[in-house]
Parts: sequence; C-alpha cells; structure tokens
Amino acid sequence: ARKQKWTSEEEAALRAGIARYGVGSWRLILKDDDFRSILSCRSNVDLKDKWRNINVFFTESGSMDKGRTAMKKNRATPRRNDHPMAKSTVASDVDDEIVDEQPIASVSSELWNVSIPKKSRSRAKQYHIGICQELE
Amino acid sequence: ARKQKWTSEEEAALRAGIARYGVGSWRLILKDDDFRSILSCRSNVDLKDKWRNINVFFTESGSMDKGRTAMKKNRATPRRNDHPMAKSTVASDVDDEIVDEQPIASVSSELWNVSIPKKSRSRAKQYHIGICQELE
DNA sequence: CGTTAGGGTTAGGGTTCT
DNA sequence: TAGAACCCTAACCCTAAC
Repeated sequence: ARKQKWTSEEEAALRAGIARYGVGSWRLILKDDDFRSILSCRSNVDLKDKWRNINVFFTESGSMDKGRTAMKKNRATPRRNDHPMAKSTVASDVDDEIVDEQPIASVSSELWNVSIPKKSRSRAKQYHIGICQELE
Repeated sequence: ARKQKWTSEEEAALRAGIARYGVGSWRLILKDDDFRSILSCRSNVDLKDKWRNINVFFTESGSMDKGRTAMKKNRATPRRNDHPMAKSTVASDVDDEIVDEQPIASVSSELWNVSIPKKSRSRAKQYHIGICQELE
C-alpha cells in the first residue's frame, strides 16, 4: 500500500516536535535527532498534512451545504488557532486565546525545551518595505 | 491572512512596473507612484517571487508518473482570480488585464509572455528530506 | 548597509485511497 | 460517504552575492 498510515510513535514524535519547535517548523522537527529516526519516512509536508488531519475540528458544524454534486470547497470559517488536544507532554498549560497558533512554549521537560524560533517576524526586514497600509 | 494571494490588479501592476523598469528592479517598481498603492502590501522580494511564479512554465520532465495512479491534474486552467478584495476602483493606473502599452522605453511585447528562466526551478520534491532512509 | 537572485520551506487547496 | 494520506504549487523565508 502506498498510503502509509501514521503510527502512534510517529504521531507522538510529531506532537513532541511541535511542542519543541512550534507549529509550522516541520523541517526543524525532522532535523532533530530525537525525531529524525522515528519520522525518517516522513517529509516535512507529511508532517504538516498530518497535523492538519489531527486538527480537524469544526469547519463545518452540522449542515453546511452537503451538495452532492460538486466537490467544491466550501468557504467555511477557517479557524486557525487552538489545539484541541496536544497536551500529552505539556506540563503547564497556556491560555489559548487567539494567539495565532503558537505552540506550547513552556515545556517542563528539559528535553523539549528550546527557544521557540518562530514568532520573531517583527525583525525589521531591511529589504521589506511594504507595510500594507490599506489592507484591511 | 497568512498567505496573501495576488490579485489581478497587483499582478497587472507588477507587469506594468516591469515594462517600465525592467525585470529585477523591484524596488524601483515599488517606489513608483503608479504602483505603490496597489502594491503597498508587497515587498520587493514578493515582487521577485511573484514574477518567478508567473514564469514557471517548462521544466517539464515528462516523468510525472511517480509509480501508480494516473493523476489528471487540470493544468493551465485559466482561473479567474476574482478575489473578494480589490476590484473596482483601483485599476485606474494600469490595465486590468495584460498591459498592452509601453509608456516608456522600448520594451517589446515579448516581455508579457516570457522571461527566460535561467534555471528551471526543479519541480522535484525540494521539500522531501529523505526517502525513508534506514539511518542507523 | 540595501537589494537582488536563487535555493529552500510552508500553507492551503486538491486528489486519491481506504 | 467521510476522512486520512498524499500531491501540487503559489506564497513566503533565508541568505550569499552583488
């Protein structure tokens, strides 16, 4: 079979990797020695896709359209925050509000303690000029 | 929105800017009064990237087999980029579709079609790190 | 120090398979 | 049918070189 189902070890590694590096740092997770071997069969895109599948929630809530002919994507409200579960290894819980999808930052385990590299986008990109003044 | 899709107005402005200043003068395009407002959300790097994406055509390797599954893939679908935002009153400076006039310079119309991509951007899986290697 | 060119990565829509 | 796994690629990031 070409569809390789995710094992629980792989999923655990993915969650741990996200705890360490944050959501979206798929490549970093793959490079980590603690996860590389477990996830050796997975690409960064696979990680992203799996995380998306894990976090399939709401998005439709009941009766959306149910059109039986078209496979059009509905313009459902795209939630992009929160993490339903993902508390497997987290000690302290952080307030999830709408803080984007930033990860569990405070992991107790020393093993999973790394400065979250993301969220530093505010660094003045010298080559970036557009401030997007009139965007809504 | 995290990934901000280019509107047709933005793309038209980019094309017009290239017609005026040439390929590679991204910063100049952004400074031009005719494009500055339309492209206010874009950086010079964004312009460069968009131009690269526009000019992605060959690079075809014919090996779209991948093993099994005969994908169909609707290529070259002339999609109408009618995005909710941007529309109407913005296109006073540039043409809405393919710009067909060259205000200055003697830029030939060939600019509108191709731009000689020096290096074919490999459509290979740049994102795949290792094909399930039994490391160790 | 600002910009550009080009390789690399991510986000999100689509498609296929179960 | 729905959902999981996988594909495609525009959009975005990193950074060496200019």
